[in-house]
Amino acid sequence: MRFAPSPTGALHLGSARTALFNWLFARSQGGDFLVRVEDTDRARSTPEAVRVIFDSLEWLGLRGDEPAVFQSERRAEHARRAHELLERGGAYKCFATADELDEMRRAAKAEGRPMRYDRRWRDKPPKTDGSPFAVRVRAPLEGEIVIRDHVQGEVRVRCEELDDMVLLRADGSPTYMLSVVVDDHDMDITHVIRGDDHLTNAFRQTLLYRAFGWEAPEFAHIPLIHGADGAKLSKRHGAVSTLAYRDAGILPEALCNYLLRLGWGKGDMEEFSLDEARAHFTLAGVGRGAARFDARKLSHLNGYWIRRLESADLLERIRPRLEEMLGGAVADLSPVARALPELRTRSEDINALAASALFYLRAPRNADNKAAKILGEVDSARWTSLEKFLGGIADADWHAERLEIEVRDFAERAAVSLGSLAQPLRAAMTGTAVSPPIFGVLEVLGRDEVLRRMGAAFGLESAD
RNA sequence: GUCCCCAUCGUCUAGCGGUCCAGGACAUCACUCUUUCAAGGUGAAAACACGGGUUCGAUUCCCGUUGGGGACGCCA
Repeated sequence: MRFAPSPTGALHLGSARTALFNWLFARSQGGDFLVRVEDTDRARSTPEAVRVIFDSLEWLGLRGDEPAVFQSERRAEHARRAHELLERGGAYKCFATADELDEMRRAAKAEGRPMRYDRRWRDKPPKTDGSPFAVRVRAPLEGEIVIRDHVQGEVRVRCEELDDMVLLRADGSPTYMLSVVVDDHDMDITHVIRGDDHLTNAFRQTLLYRAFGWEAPEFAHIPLIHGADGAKLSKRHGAVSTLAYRDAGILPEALCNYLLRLGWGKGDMEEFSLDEARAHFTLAGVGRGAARFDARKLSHLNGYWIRRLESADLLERIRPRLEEMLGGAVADLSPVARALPELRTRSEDINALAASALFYLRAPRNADNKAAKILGEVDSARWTSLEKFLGGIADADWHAERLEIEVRDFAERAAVSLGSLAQPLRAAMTGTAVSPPIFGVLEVLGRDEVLRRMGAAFGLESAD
């Protein structure tokens, strides 16, 4: 198996899914998962993009079994193979100029035909005056190419639909079509799983395999991911880069889970860890139609994984984000650790989770609109007596269960609702009107801190 | 335009001739739990694109229509 992205920008979600399927298939079959960077387009390929690909795969947990191959480093080999073919008559020199090709394109368009090279140099003796030439494959003129695709089934196309594609450009550089075939052959690739948009390339490539006298690999063309409007997923649908999801607080577990279930199904199962996916994955489960990307389901799955992760693991994942917000290393994360069970059911991404945990580590500096309003309606005499009351609670009784009993009791004696005490407390402790159950919050914060925040409550600036 | 692919609830899907007045999940709406917000639980609404065949019987097989998508580079 191989995953062969071209480093021309961010790693697209569709590519991430292709990588995932390749990885899963390799793992389920006991094969190797190789990464090959298709950087033959020196103009568009950048080192940063290569970095992004590796970072993305690393983050997703899809590591290659061998060091990545850079296609650009194999250019000489690709050219050698093309010249070999040229000598054997499987390819020929084409001296058509760019202008001539443009003319063909124009004519084709005018007649409503797809652009096909007219093979004008196929049977002509090559020029010997040193003019630049491209090398084209001598493709069969008739018959048909049949592909038994593991996802799409049997697909056939008549040879008339194909033309003599370029193997080596006029400057001697190998084209994608040549490089892919030579590399897949040399790397002993047995299965090619890639996006549906390559289906037509599969015909051209099998043709090339045939010209070389090699056996073509098995193909599986998986449907593309579409945006909500049904068109191929692109920037205008929102974030399309894998790392953008990482930065948005999505867990790799969730993204893999989502990408797997998008266009693939296994009975009624919805949640899959990478391990479970590996155990269940089959190409037969891959659907044939394109699937639309649904950010809300991703979000739901992310919440699911936030709830499922080991506490220690989850804590480490939000640590960097907490430190960023606090502007420095956090020595003691234990308040957050204690609150984690309550916290984790309330966020669908880990950025929000970290933000919601902040008040456990630092007193609120201001109150949002709702909290300010709640605080504004507090009877200060009662507030003071509640403060005194809480201050009198013994250390041994300072835990959520006991505090709830005590405060309920206090409310009853004062003949007020529990909410009229709980909400102001929440506002004072967190600066917001929404948080985990307040008595748990009080417990984790500790009496001293609670009293401190109660005292500072009316000094909080209103900010939203 | 040409070639190719696809077609089950709004979305992702299960279904591989009778088990389907079509199952699950997200989203939606109720109810429940509840000091807030979630999560959880219970329930509701929601689909086999259409037309022909084949068959005792089609969501499932075949053909056509319609609709959607992809590919048509000396890019990858």
